[in-house]
Amino acid sequence: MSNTPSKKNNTNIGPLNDLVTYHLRRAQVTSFNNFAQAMSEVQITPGQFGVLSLISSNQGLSQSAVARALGVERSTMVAVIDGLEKRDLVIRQPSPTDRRSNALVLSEKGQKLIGDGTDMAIGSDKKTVAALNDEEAIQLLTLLRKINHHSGI
Amino acid sequence: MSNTPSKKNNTNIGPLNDLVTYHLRRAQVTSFNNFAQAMSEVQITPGQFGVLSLISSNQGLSQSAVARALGVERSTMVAVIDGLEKRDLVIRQPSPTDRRSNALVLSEKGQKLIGDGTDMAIGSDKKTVAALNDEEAIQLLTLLRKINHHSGI
DNA sequence: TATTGTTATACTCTATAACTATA
DNA sequence: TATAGTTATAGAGTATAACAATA
Repeated sequence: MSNTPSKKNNTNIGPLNDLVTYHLRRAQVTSFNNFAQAMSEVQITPGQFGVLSLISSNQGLSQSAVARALGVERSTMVAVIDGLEKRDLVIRQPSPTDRRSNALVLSEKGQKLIGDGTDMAIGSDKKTVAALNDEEAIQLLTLLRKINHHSGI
Repeated sequence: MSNTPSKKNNTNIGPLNDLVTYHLRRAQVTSFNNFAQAMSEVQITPGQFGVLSLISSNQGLSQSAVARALGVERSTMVAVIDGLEKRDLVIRQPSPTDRRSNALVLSEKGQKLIGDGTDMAIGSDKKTVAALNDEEAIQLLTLLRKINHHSGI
């Protein structure tokens, strides 16, 4: 489940070093690995965590609404919810208002997991930004939020 | 090749909004899409661009060295270099010092592409950080560099 | 007509493990 | 023994296109 190839490198990376895209991708891989490690007990990926967290904050949400909020296709959500339902973390309830749609809720197990999991995620975040002081970490979050908000997120 | 599912969303994302991991991932997807769009003429992915750029700055680099510098497995590099070689962007030359190893160099076509491509990449970067002013964009880059440097990058 | 959930399918990126030829 | 390149294989994660049921 871990993910970081070995060995140091001392190669001159040239213009890459000035690209946000490049550093964003590297940092994201790091944060993903930290997350996977922090969640190794509960075996939850960042994507699954996002879904659980979202449902937790919005009980009864539809699959399509989750997909839209996370920026993925609704077809993609099917397998994700399947997996979470199979592990008894999420329940597909019939929507009371729309017979096409599922109202997603967390099971008790799901609620417990997201309770503990949120702390683990915060811990993993701290590890990711370990090179930054508190002010810088907040700055980073603020800047990323601006970028994301600007692109409709 | 584009990648962003449709529709606005106005769902409360709860604790996710305080996670660097979450915003890092979303921002990275945005930057990836901007990159793909900027490079649509030349059909170069961020990963391929990284390889070309790295070879450009370090002519004669081995595949393993590129893999290490970019944080991927050397087995992963094989197909990437295959693709770039098939498009006549990169040439595998026999290393003069180590008969196991390939010395990677850019073809003329590859040099031309990375010349233009670097500007396109910078343009795509500008789009990614369009929500930030110049000072903030530099801050972001600095913070991301700190994170990456801390994890050995 | 448009939307929800679903299935089938495919593509990209990446890893692990084992092999060979060197070093 | 260790490293470079390679192959085979597999697993995430995600997209597109089409379909039935419902709005």
